[in-house]
Amino acid sequence: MSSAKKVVPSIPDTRADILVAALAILHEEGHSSLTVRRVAARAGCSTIGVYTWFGGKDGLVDAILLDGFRRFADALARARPRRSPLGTLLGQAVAYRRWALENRTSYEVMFMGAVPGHVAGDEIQLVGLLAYELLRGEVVAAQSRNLIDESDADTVAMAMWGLVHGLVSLEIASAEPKGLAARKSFHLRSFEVALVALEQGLLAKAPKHR
Amino acid sequence: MSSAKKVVPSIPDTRADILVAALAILHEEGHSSLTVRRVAARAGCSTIGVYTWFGGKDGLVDAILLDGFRRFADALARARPRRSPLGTLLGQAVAYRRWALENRTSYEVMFMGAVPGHVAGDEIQLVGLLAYELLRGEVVAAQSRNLIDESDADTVAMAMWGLVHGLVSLEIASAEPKGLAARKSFHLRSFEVALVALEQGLLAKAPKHR
DNA sequence: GGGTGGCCATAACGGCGTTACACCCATAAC
DNA sequence: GTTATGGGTGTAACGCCGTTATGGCCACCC
Repeated sequence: MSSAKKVVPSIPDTRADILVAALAILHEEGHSSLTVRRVAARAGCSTIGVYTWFGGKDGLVDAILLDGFRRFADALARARPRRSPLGTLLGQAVAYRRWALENRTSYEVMFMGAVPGHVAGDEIQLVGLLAYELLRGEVVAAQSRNLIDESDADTVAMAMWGLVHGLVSLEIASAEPKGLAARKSFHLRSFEVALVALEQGLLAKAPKHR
Repeated sequence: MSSAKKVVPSIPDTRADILVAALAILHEEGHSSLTVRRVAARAGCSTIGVYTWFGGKDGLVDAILLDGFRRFADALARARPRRSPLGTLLGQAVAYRRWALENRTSYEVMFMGAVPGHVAGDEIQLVGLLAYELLRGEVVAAQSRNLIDESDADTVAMAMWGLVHGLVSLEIASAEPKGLAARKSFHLRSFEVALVALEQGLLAKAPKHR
């Protein structure tokens, strides 16, 4: 702070400082340490800064969520397409799990209600829908090739989303008590078996050309 | 207090009063209102009573969880057996969803981390395992009749548990903003489609006698 | 020079979980 | 009957939390 010359004043952007501090605290110390006072102290300002730039803790968490959903959607989008939409769907599911395990704190805040009383704003829900649309798009593609009997894309997408979300949530929730590596391979195998089984069960009974 | 005659003193059981008050507050006002002060006020004692009888808020929440898991396991156990283990598994899944929707606040506390910093004690996790064992038992029964290829019961059980938990969690989480009846039937249909598909996909490829 | 308004630190308010302290009072011991 | 003991409890406080009223600083513009 003291030695900040005028060479690229780097704009003492309080807003950015606060956001960076919040993400660091969340990542290093977990959700229970994410308090306005601690964030402000780490950002080098008073608590009032959080209110000036984010309107309060809710706004700050919204900003964190926005960041999380964007990175999450990016990770899903990077799951490169396979030959069949069904293969792509599997790839998306694997990418989903990998991102969740590598960004556990973010995932807990985004999908497991880790920040107590928070309800996400409308903008957040829109960005969250982006990831769902990626999934839904592949489902529609599979349907248009007559790979799936069920005609409602949302029903199929919800089935897959629910399975992936449920398994990942259980894995993250149960990982805390005992971080055994044995559990990890068990969860990975369950994940794969369940996904393949669900896709098998959704397959068209009379495939046109398989 | 003043007019309490000696006719059935009804044992001014502070512990029971507190537990009843906590369950009532949780049910009527939600998790955010579950504070030691409010519970104590409703129970007609001071905050110290919660510490005398439950050791603190964590102990109180543990007692609430114990009650919830017992009722939950009862509900699953009452899903009467069908002819096939696969049918019983479907019945259990439906019972799971029904109980979760009818006991939303309890479910959120038990499986969705609705009470902020709480980590359940060992006893609680044991009771929670009861419900899992009911599911696992039917999976083993299905395996012993060669209805399922996968040989690891826990893998299959985890797949089904994850699917049910994930879909129910999404349904409960998304029910708050818009309580449309249309959403309800959509979630019910997704639930059924997904479960049947998963079971189909798990079915033995070469059934001995089906 | 005299507004004007954005940004911020201080200090406070009410509420939270928790606890030190003192008190009541039923029982036990003599 | 007197005294000691100890469990249950009310009061008031501590240190957190999110939030905000107050007022000062300072760059800008007339």
